[in-house]
Amino acid sequence: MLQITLPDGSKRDYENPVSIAEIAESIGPGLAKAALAGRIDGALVDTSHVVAENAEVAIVTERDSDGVEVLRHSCAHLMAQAVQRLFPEAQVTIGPVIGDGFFYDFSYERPFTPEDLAAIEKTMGEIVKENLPIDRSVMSRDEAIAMFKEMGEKYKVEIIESIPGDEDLSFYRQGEFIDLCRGPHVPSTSKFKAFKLTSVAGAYWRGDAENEMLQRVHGTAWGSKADLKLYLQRLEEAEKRDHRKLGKHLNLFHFQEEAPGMPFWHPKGWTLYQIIQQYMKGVQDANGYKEINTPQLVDSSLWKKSGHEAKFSDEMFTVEAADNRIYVIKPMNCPCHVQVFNQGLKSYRDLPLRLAEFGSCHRYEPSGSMHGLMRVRSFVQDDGHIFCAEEQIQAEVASFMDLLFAVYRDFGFNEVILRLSTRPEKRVGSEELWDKAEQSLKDALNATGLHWELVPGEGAFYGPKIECSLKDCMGRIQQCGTIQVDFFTPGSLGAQYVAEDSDRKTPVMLHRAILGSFERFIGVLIEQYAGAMPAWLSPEQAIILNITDKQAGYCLNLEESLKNKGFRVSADLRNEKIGFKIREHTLQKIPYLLVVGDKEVESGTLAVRKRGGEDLGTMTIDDFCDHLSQDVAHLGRSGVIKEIANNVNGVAKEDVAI
RNA sequence: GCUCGCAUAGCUCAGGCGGUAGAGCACUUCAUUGGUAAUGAAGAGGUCCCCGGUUCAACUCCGGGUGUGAGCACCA
Repeated sequence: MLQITLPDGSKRDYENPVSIAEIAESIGPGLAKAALAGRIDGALVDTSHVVAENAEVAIVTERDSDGVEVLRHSCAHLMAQAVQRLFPEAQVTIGPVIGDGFFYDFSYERPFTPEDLAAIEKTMGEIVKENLPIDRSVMSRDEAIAMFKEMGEKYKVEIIESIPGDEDLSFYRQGEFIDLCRGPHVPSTSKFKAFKLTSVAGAYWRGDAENEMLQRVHGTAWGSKADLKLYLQRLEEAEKRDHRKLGKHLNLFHFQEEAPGMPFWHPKGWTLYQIIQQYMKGVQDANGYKEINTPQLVDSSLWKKSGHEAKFSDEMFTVEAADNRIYVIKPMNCPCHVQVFNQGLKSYRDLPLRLAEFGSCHRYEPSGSMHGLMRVRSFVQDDGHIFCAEEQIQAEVASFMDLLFAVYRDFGFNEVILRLSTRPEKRVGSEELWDKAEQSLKDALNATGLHWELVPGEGAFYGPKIECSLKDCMGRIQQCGTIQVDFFTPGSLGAQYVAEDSDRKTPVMLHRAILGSFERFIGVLIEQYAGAMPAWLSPEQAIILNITDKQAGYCLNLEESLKNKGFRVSADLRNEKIGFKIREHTLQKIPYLLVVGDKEVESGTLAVRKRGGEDLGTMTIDDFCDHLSQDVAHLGRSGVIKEIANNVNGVAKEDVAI
């Protein structure tokens, strides 16, 4: 006799041990059919799993996010089976669930083509129709290795050999296909209702560029066709936010072949850039930073000393001048900041010394890594270096984190991904220093009270770092802010200060940036707002539209007085219908459209329409200035001003709160 | 850097078993002076990414490059 407690609290008694599938059947045939997996006391299991003791049991279906995840994992197996039917020589490797889908990496004599993808998808459909049961079994390591060796699956053999311990391994078989897997999996291949293979790309075996390149096939799977359709629509919507598209459409910047990875900023884009830079200047001034500026070209000897040349010579641009010296176009500002620190004898009383620079840097990034504004070869960071004593690290890192969150909130980012990257294989400095540095960053992260993730081995060669990342429109993680502890560079470049006991000591340097590169940050910002910048950032805050030529003079006066108040305003006096102008400037995502006809001229007012379509009615110039000033003053802090999400003819629906 | 895909008008994209090309929008001109998401008409606009090869003939086929997209690797 055992008692099963269901999620609704109801209890059911069974005479003998029962499987999840049997429990589902006993509840109802519909549920039995829908069952993809089960959950026993929180742990996911197959529907074939037998419950022998009293437990809390849930039947997992496609309506459950865990159910969809199981479905995706099983769909990866389904795809692998189809691949091996079509290409018996193909070897299987790994096939995990990711985000909204899954992938599977195959080794094959040639890359898969888009036509292959279609064929694989078709074969998957056939296997679904075959309704093959998916059965779990257990094998010892040795048995498993022998089996995969016989099958010629050398990657699977390698995977099993790298699993520590000698416990038994679980396997899942469906028809002729068997795969090593922890599971759980859906009970049969008939369970797949909506899947689609999305792309094929190369991926290195075990993520190492020294290894063979495998064929990675990406796919997505959903509980229903409707969900799949919604997902594909969501993808399309996300693509509309792509900063590369919007950058072109809103005339913010462009790239061209002659300068790969180096943006050409247009007037509107540069206005946005400058607003952000001026904002950061203010933030830094108010927080104890001294702004400096250092040379673009510095003799390669400095980069040798700093250790950068040894590691990054392939990624540095250089210039050979008429004096036969090799100058490096600076890839970063830190060695130059140490030079500024080194001028004049520093005392412990000078610490912490916070130097900041909007320094233009160039790096020869690998061609395949470039991505719009997110990864460029020329960029400017809101870069800063804090020279401090060891005992000041903790406080400096903590106040930096506070500052960073305040800035992100101003830009409307309420979700930040925090990661701590610790010592990499190739590194400088003693273990003791690394211990200390990593601990101080951990302490600072814990002090934020927020969730953070440890990324072992991903630190810089000179020290560990905290990375603060945001997501782009496709959900890719973009690293923006960072703070890095560096016990090495100051010493290697001869930085010293006089301590209280009049001994010479080497300061610690904290590399830090809040936005990171302006380029990347603006890229993320554009995607965050889908191009509809809040008023404080919008390159054009308002545009004045006349109904007919008669109001032209009034409009020009209006434009001048708004400009005199510091607003970014222009007038569109073209001989076009008002509807045409409204449409055009709405598509350009200008926050306020100011319409002037005879009525407004007569009463000395203007009619205000917001970008989302909301009509604020007629108001005086002063009232409008007050309104716009208030809007600007709120920056991008969300929840302060809410724009009514009017959806006029379906065009402006991507507008977000301003 | 690696794998695969893509490159046609300012933009978004069609197109052709190899015979030098089209649409919509934008642009120019003319008419129109209209109250909240496209007024009408006419016109102009292309080395079909670059360099080679095959061919009577290449934008199209082949090779190499460059740029770009997805993914991998890298990211001071």
